[in-house]
Amino acid sequence: MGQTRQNQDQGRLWEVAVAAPLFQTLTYRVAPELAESARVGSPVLAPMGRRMVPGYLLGPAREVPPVAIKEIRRILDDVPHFGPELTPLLRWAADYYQYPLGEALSQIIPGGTRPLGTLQEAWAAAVELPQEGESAQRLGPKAGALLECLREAGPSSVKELAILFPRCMPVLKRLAAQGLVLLEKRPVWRDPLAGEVLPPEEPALTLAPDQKKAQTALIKGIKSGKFSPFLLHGVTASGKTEVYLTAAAEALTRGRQVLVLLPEIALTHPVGLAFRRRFGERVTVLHSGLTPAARLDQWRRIMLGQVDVVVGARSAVFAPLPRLGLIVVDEEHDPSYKQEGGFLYQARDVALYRGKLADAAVVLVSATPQVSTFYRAQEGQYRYLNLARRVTPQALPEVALIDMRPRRDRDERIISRPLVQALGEVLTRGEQALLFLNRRGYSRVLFCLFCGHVFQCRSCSVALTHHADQARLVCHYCGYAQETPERCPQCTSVAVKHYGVGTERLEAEVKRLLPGARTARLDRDTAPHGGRAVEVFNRFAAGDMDILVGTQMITKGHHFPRVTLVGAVDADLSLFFPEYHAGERTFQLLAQVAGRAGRGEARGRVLIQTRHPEHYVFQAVKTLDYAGFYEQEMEARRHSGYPPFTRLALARLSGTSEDAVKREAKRIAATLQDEVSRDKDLAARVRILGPAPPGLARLKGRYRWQILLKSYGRGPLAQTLERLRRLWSPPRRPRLDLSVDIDPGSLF
DNA sequence: AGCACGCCGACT
DNA sequence: GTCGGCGTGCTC
Repeated sequence: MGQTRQNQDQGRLWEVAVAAPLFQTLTYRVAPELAESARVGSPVLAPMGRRMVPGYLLGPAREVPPVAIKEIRRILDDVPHFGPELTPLLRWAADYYQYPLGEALSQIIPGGTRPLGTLQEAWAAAVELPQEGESAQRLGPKAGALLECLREAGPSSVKELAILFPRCMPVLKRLAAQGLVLLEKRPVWRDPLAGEVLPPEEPALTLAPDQKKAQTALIKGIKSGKFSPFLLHGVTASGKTEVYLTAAAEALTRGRQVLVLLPEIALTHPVGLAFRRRFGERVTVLHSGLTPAARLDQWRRIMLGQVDVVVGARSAVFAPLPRLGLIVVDEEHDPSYKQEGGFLYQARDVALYRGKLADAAVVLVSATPQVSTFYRAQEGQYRYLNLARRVTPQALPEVALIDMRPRRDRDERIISRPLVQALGEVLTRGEQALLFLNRRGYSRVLFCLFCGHVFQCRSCSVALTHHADQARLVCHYCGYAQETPERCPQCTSVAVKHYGVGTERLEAEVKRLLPGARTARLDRDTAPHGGRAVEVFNRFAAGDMDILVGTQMITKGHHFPRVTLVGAVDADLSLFFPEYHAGERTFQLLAQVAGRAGRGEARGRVLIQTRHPEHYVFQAVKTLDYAGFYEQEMEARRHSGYPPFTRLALARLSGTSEDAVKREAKRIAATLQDEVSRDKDLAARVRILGPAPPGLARLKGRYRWQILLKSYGRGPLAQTLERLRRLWSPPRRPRLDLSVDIDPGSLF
């Protein structure tokens, strides 16, 4: 009897990842009546303890646990949310980043476990009777024109028709009643690329020799049908996009699919359009800036096999494409590939592992590769492809450093004389300039000259930034804002002073010094969402303004042929940020922004203001010398024992009680140290640093302490973390949270 | 995370 | 005697 029961269960026992902080999967029986619709990736509602939790079916149960197995009685969507080809990747990612799989899934998949899409319906109209002439004269002018338009354009959505014919619905209804027009509700895919004018685009006829060489190598990699990782290292404007577009064409003709990752939502749009123009409707974009409805629709289209190319941001690395042949990670050095908060994955690294599982080619693309990436390419882990020449008419821009150290014969203005002069020349020549400053707001710190009081955020340990246009003090970490007070709250003096410059003040300064200049500013304040940034970029490209002031948003990948001058206003800002990779970050930012200059007919000029012109980072930027920068940076990394020579993990404790956080952090660090020193192998390879409060010792009202784990090799690190997980039993009162960040992007 | 269980102090 | 504090442990 028991035997029979087990046999009956065989096909119905499933391994399930539930949305709970469990580092294991659970086994359930799927109710017999649901057997038909139960598939890998189906979202389900599972009984767990005394409640119901959402989860995903992963596959047939691997083992039968020695407990009473409960039954799943509800499958939440008839379309699975991922296929069996994705589960190994999902399991690997949850394991590698030490995050419960079910929770990771609910963060990765749009809408969590909710059905992917009750498809929206919308009215569409089509001409019912194609014959002309008869009947037509009895219609009003509007109805006639409408009919004519429909005849030409074919079936159209009423929403689109309303652009040309406002309030056309009553007319359409009348025409429908006369039998001239077919009016019906149709399901619509909410398409993020809809409504764009798309002149078809042909591949570039001739590629430069470098491009050709890279293209050949990529195509060979795709043809091999094996995992082939590449680093495509190309100076700015060397035509990297064209190279991966042609590689994509190769993958598609072989029946394989393509995933293109970009660091920024604003960049997915132009690249998505480029792919749509070349490859048509089977291209979509996927990122968190889409409306939830559009995201769900596109995810569903991918699941239904209607999409072969996905262009997306970080989270798109998990897009459920079943036959991947090519993954492109453009601007691979960009820190935004690391997810912040929750499931802390690094999309570039997930992409590499995904390529390995899918036997796909993976192309990491950058003008300024991450030091670790370049190192791996040197070691032979990735095939190295170099595009050394620009495809635009001009050579690389000329870079000059402006020494801003105070001296009697130098001014101490925000914008130095040479930069003002250069800006003036650009204006008279009718060209354009970019001014880069990596801090938004008006000033950096507001403080009282009298008593020294600094205006700080009440819940984060950072100074508030003054935003003059809103007359408010804003915390850039938690968003807290207050009115800018006229008097010091501590001593009531009116001697409140600004220190440091932000983009807002920089723009005001440009306007003051160059009254005729048409300026715009681009940062998270003026463009809180990707869409606004695209708008500003379009206006700038169209020549609506002369000088664009902005944060790192203006450094990324855009093509402005009329920009001949780039100014970096306070380049020291990021160089002396307390992070081991501050030098790398500074080199990347400056090299990237410098690359915006001189992409047209005239050669570009880059002026960098610094108080440390002799620093190796600036010296390397001056000649745009990646190799030189790399050598020196590697020397520093080797010396201090940071990646790529070691692997890092960060254990972060947070809570509302500073004392409790500190105490627990000390306890954990000590126990961990004890564990490690007991194991000879571990002791030789793993260092436990801290605990210490990070640079941001308080964030959103929570105190933070952290322990840094440095390890020679991945294995020992994983072992140490495994021990941490076992020995960590969270004290519940007061409540503390522990998060483990593998390969952290920031130690701050 | 939730939601049980279980073991000690002031109330009808 | 019991209602309810919160420490501990498990969830197929």
